[in-house]
Amino acid sequence: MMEDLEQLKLKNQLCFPLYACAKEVVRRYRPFLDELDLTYTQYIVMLVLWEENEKSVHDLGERLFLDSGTLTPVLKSLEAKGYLTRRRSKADERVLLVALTDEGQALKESAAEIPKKMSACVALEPQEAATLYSLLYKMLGQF
Amino acid sequence: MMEDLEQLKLKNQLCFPLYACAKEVVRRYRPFLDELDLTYTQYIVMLVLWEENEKSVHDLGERLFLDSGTLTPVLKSLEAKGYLTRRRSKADERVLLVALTDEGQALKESAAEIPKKMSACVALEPQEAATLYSLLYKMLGQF
DNA sequence: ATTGTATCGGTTGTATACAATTTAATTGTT
DNA sequence: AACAATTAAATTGTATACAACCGATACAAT
Repeated sequence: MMEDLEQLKLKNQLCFPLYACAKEVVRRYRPFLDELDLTYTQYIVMLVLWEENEKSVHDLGERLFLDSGTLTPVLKSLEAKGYLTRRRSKADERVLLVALTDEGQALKESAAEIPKKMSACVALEPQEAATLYSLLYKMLGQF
Repeated sequence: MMEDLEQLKLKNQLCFPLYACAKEVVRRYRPFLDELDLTYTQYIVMLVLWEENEKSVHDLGERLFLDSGTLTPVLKSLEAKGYLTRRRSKADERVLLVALTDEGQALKESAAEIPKKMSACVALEPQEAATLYSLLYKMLGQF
């Protein structure tokens, strides 16, 4: 049908601006994160650990929508930088527990300015940002 | 300051749901795109070509927010599948023109159902989807 | 005409993402 | 206890993304 083909136009797709916008915003983080020697994926792992200090790979994955195939190399890299430790749980040897080092904890202070700098890069009004936020979480909620 | 550290919490970040939502939605496309033997990146290239039929790599990149480092292998892969041809422009030998084959054109019919199937996977009301769409493009507009 | 500059696409290197599989450890059932 | 089913993380393979760089072509200004 004609309407179906009309929906195939890029400008009629909701997914595309979502995909493009996410990529562009992550790209805007790079200069700020470079100063901390972190990638965006490493940064969001640190965000979780700054809140909770110790988490299993599985719990990190649930929180961040990432699986072990992505997390394992990221965590090894953060371990190599000295920001966290990886050790097996005593209670369940299958579980790998990730915990911040003092250096990883200390990095939080250096990261504190990043959200402010980033929001300065986003042209949305606070009300618009709030609406966007809530719509995105509504979508995420069903996954 | 305390407020700065508060902003570091994952739940206070706008970028994270954007990043996670984009990934999850693209992942939802996979079963539908598998039937066409396309990845999401290949799919959005085809979306542009179904609209315009012939484009340079540079123009494709501007439209899709992708550079030649990403597009070159994607376009070679689509050429290998027989969906498009790659040839240098006569007028300017630097420019590579990408054009659909008949098979690539024909694929459009098979793709026609995808947007409908995908919107069934998204729990937003039409009005919410429209708001999300316009906020995302507002952000993209400044990049 | 020549030379410096800009543009285009390709290549290289690094870092994700994710499906599928594998291995080790745990749990559930009989 | 024995064994099947489940779970957690790691590994493998494929496909992006993007920065940085490269080589060829085109353009600009003298």
